[in-house]
Amino acid sequence: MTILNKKPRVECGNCSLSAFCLPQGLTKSELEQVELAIERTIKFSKKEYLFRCNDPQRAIYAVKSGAVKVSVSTVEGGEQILGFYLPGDLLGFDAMARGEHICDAQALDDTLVCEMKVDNLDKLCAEFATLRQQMMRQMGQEIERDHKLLLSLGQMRTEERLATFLVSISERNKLRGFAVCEFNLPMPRIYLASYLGMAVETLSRMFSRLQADGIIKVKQRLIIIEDIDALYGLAHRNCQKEAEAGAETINFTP
Amino acid sequence: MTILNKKPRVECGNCSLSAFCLPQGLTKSELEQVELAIERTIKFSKKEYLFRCNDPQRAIYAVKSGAVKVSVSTVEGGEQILGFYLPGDLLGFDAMARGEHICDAQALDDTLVCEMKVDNLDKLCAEFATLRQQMMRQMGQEIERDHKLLLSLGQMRTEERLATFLVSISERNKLRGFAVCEFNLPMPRIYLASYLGMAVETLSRMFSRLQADGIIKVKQRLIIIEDIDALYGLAHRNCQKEAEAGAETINFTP
DNA sequence: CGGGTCCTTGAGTTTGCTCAAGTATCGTGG
DNA sequence: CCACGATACTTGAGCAAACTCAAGGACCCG
Repeated sequence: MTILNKKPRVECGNCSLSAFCLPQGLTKSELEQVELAIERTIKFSKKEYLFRCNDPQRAIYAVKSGAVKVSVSTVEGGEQILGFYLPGDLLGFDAMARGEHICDAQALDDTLVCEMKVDNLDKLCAEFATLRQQMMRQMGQEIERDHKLLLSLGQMRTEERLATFLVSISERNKLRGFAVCEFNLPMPRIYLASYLGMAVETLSRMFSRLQADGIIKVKQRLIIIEDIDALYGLAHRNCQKEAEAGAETINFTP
Repeated sequence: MTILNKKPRVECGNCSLSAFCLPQGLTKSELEQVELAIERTIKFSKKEYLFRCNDPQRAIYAVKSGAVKVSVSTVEGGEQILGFYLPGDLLGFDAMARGEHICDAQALDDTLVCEMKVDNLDKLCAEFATLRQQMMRQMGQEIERDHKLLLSLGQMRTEERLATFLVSISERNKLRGFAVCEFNLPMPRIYLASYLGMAVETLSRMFSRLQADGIIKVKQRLIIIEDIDALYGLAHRNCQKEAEAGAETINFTP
C-alpha cells in the first residue's frame, strides 16, 4: 500500500468517474466539502487487502483504477465472493453497521483508490441531507446487489447464472459508454466461479458451451458477445421482475 | 390489513421486545420521540403483503407477533426467499436506497406490527445521531444476513445448509431466552426450501436424515435437537470465520 | 527457455432434482 | 363430531446437472 498524495488536492470535479461515484447528486459546495474529506489517494498492489474481516472501519474507498474482489470465508478456507468492484464503485459500507468490516476486500490488480475517512464523512453527514441520502443509497445498492446474487445462486442453473452475469457486465458497460459486446473480464476464472457458486471446471464448460452455440466468443478473459439476444434469452428467463436494470456493480475492463 | 390503534399510544417502554427492536440503545427522551413517530399498530392477515416490490416506501415495520417472509421473484414466478422476520425484527430498510421496495414482504401468519412512518423517522434522524446510527446498524444487519445466506448457498451442501439454519435458530432463541433445543418453525417446508436454495423434497430428506442419525427429532414443524454438538459439527464445518455469533434474523415460535 | 499460473477437457461419480405416489394434518361445513 | 377436501409433508425411483479427479495445453513473467 502506497500513499500517493497526502492531504488536500483530490479533485472530484476533474475525475471522469464522478458521475458514478460519491459526488453523484451533490451540489457544488457540498462537493467541495467532500473533496476536503478525501485525505489521499492510495495504491494497493495486486493481492493486497484493502481491509479484512473484523478490521475496524477506517474509510470508504472509491476505486479509480484496477479491481477489487470482496468476499466472506468459512473456517475451512472456503471463500464466497460477494462482488467485484471496478472504477467508479465505492466500497467499505459493509462496516457501517458495527464499525468493523464483515468481509475481506482484496485487490485483483494494482489498484488506485480515493480514501475517505469515515470520521470526516460522518461529520458531513450530519450537515448535508444529500450526502446522508447518498450514503443510504450506497448501502441500498449493496443490498440490492446481494439480492440479485441470491436469486442467481438460489434459483438459476449454472448456464443461466453465467448468462445473467455477462448481461449485467454488458449493461454496465453501456451505462458507462464502453463497448457492449466486447470486454475483458477483470477476474480469473476461479474467482468468477466462486462468485457464481460453481466449480471452476463447470464455469469453463459453460463458457465453452456458449461459444459452441455461437452466442459468445471466448479467448481467455476476452469475451465477445456474438448473439446478444440469445444471451438475453438465456439470462432474462430468470431475471429480476422489475424491468429497468439498475446500475450493477461488477464489470469490465476498458 | 387492520389498523388497531390510531395516533399516539404505542408504548415501547412496556414492550417486551424493545431490547431487540428500534429502541435498542436510545436514551429515554429519544425513545419518547420515536414513540410519537409510531403512528399505529397494524394487523396483517395471513398471506397479506406488507409491501411489494416497487411499492413506494411508506414505513419501517417492527414485528410484534407472527412472522413475515421477504423474497424476490423472477419473471417466471420463481421465488427466492431472503429472510424470515420474527417478533422484535425490523423490516422495510430495503427501500431506504431508492425510496421503493426491492422485495416482497408477506405475512406467514396473522401478524401484528408497529408502523413507523419514514417521514417522521427521517426528521428524527437529522436530530439524533444515535437513531441515525441505529438505522445504519439495521441496514448493516440486512447486509450481514445476506452475506451469510450467500455463503450458505454458494459454498455449502444441502445438509450443511439445513444444519447451519437450525443452529442459527437455536442461537437466536438462546439470545431471547427461549428454548435452545426445542422450537416450532414458523414457516412451511416450501418456503424454507426456497430460502435454503433446494427442492422441497431434498429438504424433507435432509430432515429425515438428521432424524435417522439421531441428531434431531422432527414432527412437522416441531424440531427437537437431540445432539446439539453433532449439529454444530455439521454446521460449524462451514460457519463464518468470526467466532461470536451475531444476532440472526430468522427464528422460532415460542 | 523454464516454471508457474491459469484455463480447458475428459471420465466417472455423486448430489440433488423431477416426477409420482402416498400419508398426515388442519380447517370447514354438514 | 365426523367427513371431506385442501394443504403440507414424506418417500421412492430414475435421471440429469454439476462435482471431483486427473491430465494436458496456453499464456505470462523472469
